[in-house]
Amino acid sequence: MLDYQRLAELLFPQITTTTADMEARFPQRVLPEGAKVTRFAPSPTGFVHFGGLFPTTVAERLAHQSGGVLYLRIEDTDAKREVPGAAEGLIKTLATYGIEFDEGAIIGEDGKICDKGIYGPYKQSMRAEIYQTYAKQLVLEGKAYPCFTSEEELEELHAIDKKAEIKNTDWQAEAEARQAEKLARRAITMEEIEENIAKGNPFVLRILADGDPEKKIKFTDLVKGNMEIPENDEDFVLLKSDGIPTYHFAHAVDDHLRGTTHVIRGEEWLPSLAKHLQLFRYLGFKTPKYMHIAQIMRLDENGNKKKLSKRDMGANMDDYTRLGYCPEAVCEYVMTLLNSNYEEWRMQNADKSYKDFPFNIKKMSCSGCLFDFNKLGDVSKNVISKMSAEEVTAKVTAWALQFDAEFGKLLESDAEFAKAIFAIGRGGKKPRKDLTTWADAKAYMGFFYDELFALEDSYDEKYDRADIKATLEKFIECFDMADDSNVWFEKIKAIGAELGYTADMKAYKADPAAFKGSVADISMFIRVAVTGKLNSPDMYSVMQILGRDKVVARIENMINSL
RNA sequence: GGCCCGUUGGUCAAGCGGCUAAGACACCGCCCUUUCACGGCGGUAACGGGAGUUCGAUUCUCCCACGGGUCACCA
Repeated sequence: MLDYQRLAELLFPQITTTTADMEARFPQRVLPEGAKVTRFAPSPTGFVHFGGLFPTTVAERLAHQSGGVLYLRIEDTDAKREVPGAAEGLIKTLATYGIEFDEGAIIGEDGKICDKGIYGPYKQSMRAEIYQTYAKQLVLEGKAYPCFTSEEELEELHAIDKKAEIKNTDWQAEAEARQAEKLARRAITMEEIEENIAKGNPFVLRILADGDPEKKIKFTDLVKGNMEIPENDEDFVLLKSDGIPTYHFAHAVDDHLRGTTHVIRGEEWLPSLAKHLQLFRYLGFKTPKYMHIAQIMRLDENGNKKKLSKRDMGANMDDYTRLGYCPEAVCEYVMTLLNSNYEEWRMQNADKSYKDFPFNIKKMSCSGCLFDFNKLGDVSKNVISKMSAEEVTAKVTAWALQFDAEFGKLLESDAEFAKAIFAIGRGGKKPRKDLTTWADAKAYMGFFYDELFALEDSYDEKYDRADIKATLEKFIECFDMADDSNVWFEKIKAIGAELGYTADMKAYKADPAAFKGSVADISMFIRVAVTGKLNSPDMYSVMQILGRDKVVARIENMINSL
């Protein structure tokens, strides 16, 4: 039996604070009844990906919908993996997707990370003393002990357990080896510890696990429901040899000290839940509520579902920006996946913000869903169709300036012109839905600009060139910008009638052979000349915006080329 | 391999012991229409398998299969 008092002093001579000091330093929050405190706790090792935005949106909704607090803490406990600037990038990206933090690590005026709120520091690497205070307490209570086996030695012992070879592991042998190791570790004597400390050997602090895996803990997850998990008997690491905690320990201490009410995270954490529950119990903390959110999946080359991981298309939120998806659309899509009744609500509340939606934990799916670009596209089309021409113009321009400078400058050179174009068919009950992303704009309306105008489509060979030519010539003769759309179209019908192309679409459809063609063909002759394409938005509007000179010039060009 | 989670159409999903098993996306057809987009109408398409409980199982129980996750001084 070790002398815990002596051991604690030996291991943590520099720690003079007590857990009571910490409890006093981080007072309990005073919040309205039912207010939820949630957080996003990324490790600064890369960008935000879709799989991360997902639970974060839940955390944001739950906190803000309940009048609670959403905070951000940075889990930079693994110095080896930290990527400079990643934390800043994370925060900025989240902000564009409507995730604003009330508290935690934020970007200050100088562009650097700083703390907001009284529960800081919010970077875990700066809280060593806090964690060590609790660690010391655990040692004092005989619930944790040091282990001097170095990382290298451990790696050697578990050579078979390397990530890459994990599938080929002899699990039986591995389990026995682990058990033996655990017993050996626990048998360390005070003399050995003193000797190691005297030599200055580094150590990790391990929990003295009291669990029996044969016994189950009953547990209720807010989204997964009731489950039973085996107790933890693994003496996992609490503090690494650099004195910084592992995720497990930091999670318990931080979420307790900051009064987190709901821990929302991906379901990949479920297997370590027993460790966390054990730790909360050891530390005498009240356990928060847990919500383990199903992963977003993708299809691999064999048609199997796989967790959407960093390198996958659609993972990096910056991809969406580049592809021209607007954040509103992405949020909208996330909401449809998060709450099964969201779309129904949206149909009845077309003009409201998604933040007005009564988010409901019970409506969350507990199985992982496949990322669907099709659905995202549909949602996006609807979101954009509801925007004003001004808004679309501004957003397309901003996007183009960044990703398609040439196009961006054209749009920017005459915002009114661009706005008029985007106003075609916009507003009203049945708005046009041509744009899925900002990147679609160029193909949709680029022909308005002489710089981008090109004959993308041509006349089918079945049409008599003489008729085309005649149509175009006659049209120029009678074209008058002052005509309203009815008069304008009557003139086109008249041209067709003269050439033997009927304006009676019903009659034409009933018996196409009875006519040379229809006014649809006549319109097409003109459309191709003016837009360079077989398809375009309403041609009368197009001509009104383009102006007489351009319309005539383009038609004349076509006549000359026939 | 152990442990945990999951399994309704191609995708997202309603369903919570009795239904012709919703809806959305995608796909197909028709209508509207000068093209496209929109809109309207309709269509193809699903409860992984096997036991059991029950008068009756998509719904409850068990087993199996399959899929996923996880087994670090990473989070």
